[in-house]
Amino acid sequence: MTQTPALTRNQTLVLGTLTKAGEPLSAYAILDRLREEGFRAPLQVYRALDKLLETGLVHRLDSLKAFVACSHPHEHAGETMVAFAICENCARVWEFSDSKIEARFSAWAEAEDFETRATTLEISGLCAACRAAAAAGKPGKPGPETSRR
Amino acid sequence: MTQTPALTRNQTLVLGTLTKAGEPLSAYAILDRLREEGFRAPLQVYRALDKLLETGLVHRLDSLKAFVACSHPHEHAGETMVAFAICENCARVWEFSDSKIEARFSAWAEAEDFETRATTLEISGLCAACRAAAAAGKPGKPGPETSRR
DNA sequence: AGCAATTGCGTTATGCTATAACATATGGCA
DNA sequence: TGCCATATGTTATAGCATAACGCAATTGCT
Repeated sequence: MTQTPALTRNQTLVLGTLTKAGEPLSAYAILDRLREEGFRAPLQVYRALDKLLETGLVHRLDSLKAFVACSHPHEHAGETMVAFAICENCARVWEFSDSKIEARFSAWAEAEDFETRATTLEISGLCAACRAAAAAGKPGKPGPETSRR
Repeated sequence: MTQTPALTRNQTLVLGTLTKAGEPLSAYAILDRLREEGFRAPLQVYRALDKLLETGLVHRLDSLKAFVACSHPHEHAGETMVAFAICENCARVWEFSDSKIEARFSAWAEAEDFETRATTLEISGLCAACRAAAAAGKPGKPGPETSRR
């Protein structure tokens, strides 16, 4: 088990922000939340994120262009293929892995002699709570704090 | 079978550019290739892409921030979950679907009462040809025409 | 044909996402 | 101490995507 190096101040702040948020944040949203801590430039965020992504403490959601704290960093193996489900309404993220899914991708890769280095597995839609709320005629929550497009 | 409306001039040009390229192109790369046809602004590309994405003739690869012509538009159903493998070296894209993968994602969604609306399934790595070339000590091709990061 | 509604188009401006490049600081260690 | 790695701060810039306006073309309907 390789020991992950202690986090630096900036890395700690960025990870803390993501953890506290409990939902995906864009790099610039993180920056805004850390201005009081002295952050001035995007690079401070991106550099911290780079390290956190390397160590698996944070994931990037390509479909949202946003970052989220890992739900189970203890299994920081990085070897297992991880998938995400993202609620378009409340922005909550479910992180899961499925050995069968992994096996099928591996089978495809082996058949094609393709060496997999990274995976992006994301499904977006509506979570149970938001579907229930919508059925009851509730308006709906704002959505993830990424760009509002 | 719903009939897809005929493509407009701009849509035809954008789709043709992607088809001819045979690899993913960023919106701005497409724009550059269509300047001679009179394209001046990114919106002309994005608007055409929007329609092409809707009809399933083009896919967006989130992990590359790039667009690629669909490999089998005849099965334009849009109902089937489609996955992509992207070679980091030669930029070629393999488009495939696997009912078992789809079934596992559906099972997860059903268990969680999650309504899936869109999926992003991408694996990147090295294709067989590029692995062979690398093993033989060849330098390697440039990579996809997206941003060179 | 006449008219409205929709869709597409062209243009300018702007916003969000991410990195390049350079200077400075900091910590471990021979 | 002196060296090297890594982290940091700062400015500038590159790359990706959309907002908002006005106009033109097309479609559908009476």
